Amino acid sequence: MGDPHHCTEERAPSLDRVEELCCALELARDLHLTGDGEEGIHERERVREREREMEKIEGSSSIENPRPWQSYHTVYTNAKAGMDGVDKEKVQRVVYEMSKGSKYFENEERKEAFIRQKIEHMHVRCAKLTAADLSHYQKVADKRVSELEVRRDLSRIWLHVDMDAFYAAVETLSDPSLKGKPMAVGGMSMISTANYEARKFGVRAAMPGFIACKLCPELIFVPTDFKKYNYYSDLTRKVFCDYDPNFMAASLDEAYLDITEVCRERGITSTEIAEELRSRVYEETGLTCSAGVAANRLLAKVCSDINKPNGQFVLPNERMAVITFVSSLPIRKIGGIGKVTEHILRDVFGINTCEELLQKGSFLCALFSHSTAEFFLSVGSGLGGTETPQVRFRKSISSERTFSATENKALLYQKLAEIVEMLSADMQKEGLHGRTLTLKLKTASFEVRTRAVTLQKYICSSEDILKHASLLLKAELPVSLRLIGLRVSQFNEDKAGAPSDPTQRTLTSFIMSGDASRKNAADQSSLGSDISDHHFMDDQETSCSLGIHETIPDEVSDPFENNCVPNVDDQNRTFSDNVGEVEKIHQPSSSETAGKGNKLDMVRHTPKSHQNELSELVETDSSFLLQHEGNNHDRVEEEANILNNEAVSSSNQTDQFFCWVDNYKCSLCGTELPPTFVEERQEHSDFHLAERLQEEDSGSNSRFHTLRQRKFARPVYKDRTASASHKKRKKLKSSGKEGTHIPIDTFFVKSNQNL
DNA sequence: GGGTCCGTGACGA
DNA sequence: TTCCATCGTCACGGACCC
Ligand SMILES: Cc1cn([C@H]2C[C@H](O)[C@@H](COP(=O)(O)OP(=O)(O)OP(=O)(O)O)O2)c(=O)[nH]c1=O
Ligand SMILES: [Mg+2]
Repeated sequence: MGDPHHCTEERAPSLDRVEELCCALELARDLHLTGDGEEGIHERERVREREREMEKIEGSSSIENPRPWQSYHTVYTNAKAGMDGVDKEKVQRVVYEMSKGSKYFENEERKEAFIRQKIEHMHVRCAKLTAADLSHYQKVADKRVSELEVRRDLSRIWLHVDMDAFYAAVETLSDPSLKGKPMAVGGMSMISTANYEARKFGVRAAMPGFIACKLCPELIFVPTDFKKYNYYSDLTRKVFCDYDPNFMAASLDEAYLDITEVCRERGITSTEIAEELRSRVYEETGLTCSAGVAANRLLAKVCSDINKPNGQFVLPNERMAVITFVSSLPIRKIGGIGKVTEHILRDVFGINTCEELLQKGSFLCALFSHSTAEFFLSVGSGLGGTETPQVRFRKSISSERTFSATENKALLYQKLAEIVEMLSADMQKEGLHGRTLTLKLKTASFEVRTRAVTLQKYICSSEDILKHASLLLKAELPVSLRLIGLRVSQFNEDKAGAPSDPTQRTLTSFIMSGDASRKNAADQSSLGSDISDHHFMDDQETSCSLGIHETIPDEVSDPFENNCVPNVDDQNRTFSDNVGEVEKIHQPSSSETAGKGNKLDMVRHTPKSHQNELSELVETDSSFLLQHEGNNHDRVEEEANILNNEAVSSSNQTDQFFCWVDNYKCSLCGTELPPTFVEERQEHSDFHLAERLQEEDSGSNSRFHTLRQRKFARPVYKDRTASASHKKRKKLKSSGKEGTHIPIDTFFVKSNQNL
């Protein structure tokens, strides 16, 4: 890929209000909304009621809920082309039944709970708005909308093309016998897409294969073959070039074309262009596609989905047509508004359609950041990117693999080495060199973590990558993983560093795509909502440490002793001498036994920077550290000490020196944790206890902060800080404060520029 | 106050 | 029996540095 045409396009998924949150209440509400708007307060009450309902359900595990599957939110309930006649209730039930109880499911529940908490916070925020506030924000919203209006550009004609069931269609071309039979591309663990026959059963992209099997026993699975998809993708792009040499490729099967010029030059309508283009694509490839035409990319994308299988839809470049079109459009159809954003907008503001985005403009301006609110308002106004996009190149390259969860270090290092090989090979192909390496891990419980290091020099060889990747992994080690991934970014092209790259890539990409020119755009796209903030989390960390306790002795010695890990240090790291060959050694040796040689000392303290690796473990290994303090030279001693304290304290009891105000808020720091978060609360209280002991102890120095940071973050939803770059970033904004009030505006990030 | 780096989450194909 | 992928982008907040 370095496709010059490539871009971040505008997304417009599909939707449907089906994915209801919960039961009857939701249905009733929908019916209402369909009719009209509904008022804020009532709406909120209603939502609250539902929330309570849900908590009850969760708490008592479906006994009281006759339809537990309805509260399991998946992405499969979204309306998608070819899924009209599907019995969604049944699909949802099957998905739920197949998922229930799994690690994956549990993780989803944690995420859901977190989102619900966020929603609750927003409700509170909303409720606190005074009439004066609302009046003020209404003015703000009105002003912004009118400013957006001024910038409306109806002079361009954009066409979005999207191949139908792309991978599946390509596979059918290679094996015609598949025609007419339900088929999916992918495997038992995950399906990339399914043909329309399979969709009738509810089988669709991003659905695990084993669930698809349940829905459609006769489903045929075909493995993915990117070579084929790339080949056909190139064929379609050649056609696109004839209509817009600067078209933007959004993915292998999607592209945006500015057909303003073609229409004018040839004196024909966009409808005719779309028809011609589609039949030409069919002639050249034997594949069908759908097209959408509108005044901007955002709407064009929505339009291409309307008559999806092998059809097209043209939205006139007239303001009223646009306004009308958008008014009844479900927000989920807009690219950038996904499951979570839809959930939030609906539950907090009662927003289901784009029109309502404008109606609730004052609330949106009051609660979201400027850019996010701007995005929502522009969507409500039917605006989107129209400018000619600039060329963009890839910013990162990565490789990741899932395997059956294991905590066997030798195995993990082996997996890592495999990933390294794949990644460096890919980089080689494109002549890429990067200086930031990010390790991605997914624990057995589906928690995702990333650990990055930025080097001073650009790397690309498998040796260099493995060297640094191993260090990153080593620091995380005692952990059971189901996935390891590596990403390299911060390429050195543009300049200086290594001349070869940039050029090469560019050329390559140009060649590949068949044409050259500018392209892309930064369009709209996303709103990455962000719900970050703090949160509660599962913490498997905690449990981990505890559980591991016993095991630890053995385990531990291993990692450090074994030198499986190349100790290298990145520039800063002390020396590495030994390392170089590490990788080689690595594979074989890694076997747990290997050990020997070891070198704990090698890694010793690093001067400064990256101690990365180390710090993190602290929490997890506390017990370990306690017992083996002597050994770990690796880690920063201070941390070890801290841990000691920490460990001790937590083990002690948790005397109640604080309480949960309203059975919800921590009396000490204000963090809000619903009573249902038993473990999180335990963690939280342990944290305060440790904090207190430490204070008594003596100094709250930086170390203390460290403790606070990680301990705190942990309990909450994902530990972000935890690792906070291990460097000594100490300061941390105590999470205490964070917990106190969530900056809702940060909830969403904004997006794009399509405004 | 600006630039960087890191970690996380949302979103999409 | 099996039991939820892979690759990529963007946006932030926090930490750190100057
Ligand atoms: C949605 C999705 C798509 N893909 C791949 C497979 C798809 O064929 C390809 C294009 O995605 P889509 O255009 O979303 O889907 P599709 O082309 O298969 O079906 P249709 O457009 O008719 O609704 O991207 C994934 O690998 N994972 C995913 O989660
Ligand atoms: Mg498609």
